[in-house]
Amino acid sequence: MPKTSQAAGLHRASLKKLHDLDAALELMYYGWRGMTLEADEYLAKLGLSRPHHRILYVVARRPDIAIGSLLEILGISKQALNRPLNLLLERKLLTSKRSPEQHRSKLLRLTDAGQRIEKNASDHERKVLRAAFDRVGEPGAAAWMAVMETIADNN
Amino acid sequence: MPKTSQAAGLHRASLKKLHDLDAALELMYYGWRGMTLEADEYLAKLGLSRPHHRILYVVARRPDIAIGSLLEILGISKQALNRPLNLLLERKLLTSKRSPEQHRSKLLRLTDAGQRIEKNASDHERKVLRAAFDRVGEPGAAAWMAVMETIADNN
DNA sequence: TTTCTAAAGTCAATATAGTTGACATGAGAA
DNA sequence: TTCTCATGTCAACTATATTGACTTTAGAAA
Repeated sequence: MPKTSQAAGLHRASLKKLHDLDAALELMYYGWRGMTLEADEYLAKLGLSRPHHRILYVVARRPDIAIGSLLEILGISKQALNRPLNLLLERKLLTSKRSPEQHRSKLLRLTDAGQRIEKNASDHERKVLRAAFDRVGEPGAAAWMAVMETIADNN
Repeated sequence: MPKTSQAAGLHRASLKKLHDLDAALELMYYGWRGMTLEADEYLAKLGLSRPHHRILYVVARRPDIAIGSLLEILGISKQALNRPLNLLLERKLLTSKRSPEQHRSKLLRLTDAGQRIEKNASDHERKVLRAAFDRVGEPGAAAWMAVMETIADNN
């Protein structure tokens, strides 16, 4: 667990701006950290981290997802998925069972405990977003979304 | 170098939204990737990566910075800084010399080649931001900044 | 001159999050 | 029975970080 978040945060405005968009560029970096900071601390207390949260997040929104589809969505190799996924199964935050008709695939679901943890972690992140959106009102929030969509689709 | 960026990008909208702010939450994730994708590809061609870029970015905006201050701003340990910093010195993208009066510290500066690479990499990121801001106009851009500042300062 | 201290550098061990390649297993389909 | 798909696992590797324990460099103080 890096201790960098706080130290780095202290220096958010300490660099000379060489270009027009340098401030925006830095905000993208510190924005990600700001949004995930509390969620990561919460997860760390449970012995979990970002990869576990990503798995829980996706499975929460795609109950009965097969492992292959999960891999596609996460964009990682099955070997990389292996450890965090098995931890979640061992801890009974996820269940896996063969599909009734498609016996080849295994379907993943959150247990109640898994749902609770997914919600708590995501709530930390949504809380930060909520506070920021409230400060700029509905039109500002819509503008933020529009900007982020354009940026996100750059690939 | 992970191959995940493209695959993950394809699935940006594929999850059911359980909460109001889920879309925003996902946009933060994919926004970071969208902004850094081309810059990372450019850096990879040169055998460099994000840590190198961060060093170049900071030194460009703080010429004659001491190594200790650089560590503080980056928020990493000196052992973690060691490898990428030495690579940049070996490649002559950075110079390091003892300060005239403060002989204890070493002052870092970009060479012309270092400046060029820093600018190219950051230009890729700024280009993505520019395009997105242009689509929403000045007020939208200001709203985006306001939202990100609130989020970034959450620590 | 010796000693103290600050800044930087280095060595080793460890963690985390990923990669590729090769191979094994489980279970339906031909 | 064999083929194939989905999954699981083993091993080796890479990149980016950590902590701890030193050493080196060079000015400051005794």
